[in-house]
Amino acid sequence: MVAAAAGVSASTVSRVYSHPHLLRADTVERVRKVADDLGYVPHFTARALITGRLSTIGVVVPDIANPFFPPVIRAVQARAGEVGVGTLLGDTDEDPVKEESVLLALQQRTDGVVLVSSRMPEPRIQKMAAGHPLVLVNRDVEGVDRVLIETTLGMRQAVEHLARLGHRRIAYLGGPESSWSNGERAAAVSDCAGRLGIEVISLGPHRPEHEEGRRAAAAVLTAGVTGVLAFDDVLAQGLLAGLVEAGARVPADVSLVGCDDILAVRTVPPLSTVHGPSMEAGRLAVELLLAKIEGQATDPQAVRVPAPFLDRATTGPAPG
Amino acid sequence: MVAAAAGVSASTVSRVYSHPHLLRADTVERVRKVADDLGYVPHFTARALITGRLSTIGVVVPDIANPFFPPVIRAVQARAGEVGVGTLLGDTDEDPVKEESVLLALQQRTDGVVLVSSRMPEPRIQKMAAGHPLVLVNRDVEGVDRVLIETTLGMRQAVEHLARLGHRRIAYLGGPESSWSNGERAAAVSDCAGRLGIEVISLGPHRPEHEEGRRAAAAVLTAGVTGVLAFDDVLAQGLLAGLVEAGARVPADVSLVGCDDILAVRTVPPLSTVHGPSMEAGRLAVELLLAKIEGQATDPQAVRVPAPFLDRATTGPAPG
DNA sequence: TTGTAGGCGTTATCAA
DNA sequence: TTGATAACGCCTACAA
Repeated sequence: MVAAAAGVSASTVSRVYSHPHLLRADTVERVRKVADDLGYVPHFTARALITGRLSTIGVVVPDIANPFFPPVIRAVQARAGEVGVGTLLGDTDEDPVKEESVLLALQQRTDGVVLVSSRMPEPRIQKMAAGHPLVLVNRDVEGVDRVLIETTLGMRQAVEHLARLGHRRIAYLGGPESSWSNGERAAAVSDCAGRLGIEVISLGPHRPEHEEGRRAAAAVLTAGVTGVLAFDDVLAQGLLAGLVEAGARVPADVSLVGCDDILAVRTVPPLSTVHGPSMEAGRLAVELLLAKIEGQATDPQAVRVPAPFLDRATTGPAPG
Repeated sequence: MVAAAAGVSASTVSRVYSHPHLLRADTVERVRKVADDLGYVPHFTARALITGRLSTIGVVVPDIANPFFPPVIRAVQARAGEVGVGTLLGDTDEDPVKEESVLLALQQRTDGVVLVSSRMPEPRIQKMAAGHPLVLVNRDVEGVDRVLIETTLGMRQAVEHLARLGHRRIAYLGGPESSWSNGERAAAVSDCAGRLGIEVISLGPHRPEHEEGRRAAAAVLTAGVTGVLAFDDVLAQGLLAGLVEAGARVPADVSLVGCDDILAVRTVPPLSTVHGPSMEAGRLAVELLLAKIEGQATDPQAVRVPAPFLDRATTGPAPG
């Protein structure tokens, strides 16, 4: 044991690692040296047992493979890492039932969790939030801390942009029904178009996957619209491929807008989209969560970050 | 306390959750019911302290946002979850120094870690493996358990395919220098081309990012090659975009092969590539790791999984 | 089949 | 500034 080798008590060794300022500098140094020589590091679990702090948070997402999530996971992990907090990962496979069990499992081994794009019904979320610190991202539940990327802003701007370009009949290519973001975006498109006297066809729902978007090309073409707003970039990219295959030109024949800006300029032509600060959202969520864990009990709040429209190359004047 | 409420001792409650078969069935049932009513769940940390098992593993990758990694992370997390093991995530930002500190931090809070595409020098890896169960993915270090995706197989097949199509001068668009996979792939291309009497131009190194690939188009065109094998799909997709921008047709003017098959058919035209079972690799790594944690001390082994060439639409006859 | 006692490695409290 | 002691909540002998 280190204490014996350094000729001090166990409490002193403990203090070297938790409150070194309470000790004489030379004592700290001496114990540190002995400990290093012996390869000693404080036992993580024993410390957690007595302090009641795991120094670990969870982050759960519907699907790690969906390119929207890795940047927010990365931001969460980076911010948590800065303060010595580990990040446990949960993937729910887009399944609300699995989501609940994943959440339950994580609650036991974390001090709190960041729940991104939850697919669970609202009452369940409230229940989970009651027992354990919880911060939502992209899900708006009263009484629960949350960070919301306001893509409705960008969606409205996109509709206005299409209106200026002369489009009179457009489509919204819907995402998952249980997605809060999808509801927000659909409503924004519908409201804004209504005010501008533009007709909106609603397509979907669709899982946010490339193939789904590709297959939706037929429905888009038969709907006779000149512009499409997709739930996200993945669907938009798929639709783009499907459209090109079907012989339609983008944006000459149909204009296309994605959402989330996860493809950057990887598309040909570069995709017009709505850009949300997803990494900042992840960071903010951790901030809220850490404050909550520290017991700084403020009223649950909604932090909103704006996501503006980004015009690249898939929108153009309405044909004809 | 549950024990009191159920009229049994604490050890009996403990046994209900760890060795229920040692108890009478009705005792188990009765205690369980009381526990559930009280919302009791065994304290994770206290259990970990005495058993010495965290029931948590780590998975560390160079960059979560690189689309190659999410599927393997997902597979790791899924397999671990099946046996009640949590997954801590580490992102090293492609930095060997950060990688080491991340690894050190994870060792304290996990029973073992899966290290994917390590960028650390070999001796460091061996040292880390000595102190704590470690399984490598896509890094071949003697004396350390590892799962290797054999893209060399597919790379050779790709070169042979190009040879059959009449290509006599090709390029290899290199990835990160510290990447084992990059070394393997470069060597495979060079060897195979040498045997077939094909000339190989070596380009790079490049970070595996879209923009890098795009910018490499100029070098590819001035090199006067008719075929390119890229380190990975990300670089290949970028190069494809750059080539198209520069007015070159793929595959009419230049044939293109990616690696890893992370883009599936999301590219126009669909990218010919080398398909490796990355999810299976993740699963296998967990299998090895769990066995090691259980103390089933076998000799460190290398598990190799083959990655064959997948011909899609970006390869064609050499021009002229 | 169940209970009793001891201890896992740390930190908080109190005393010196 | 440092040490002694008692927990933290559980699991594992050993005893009954």
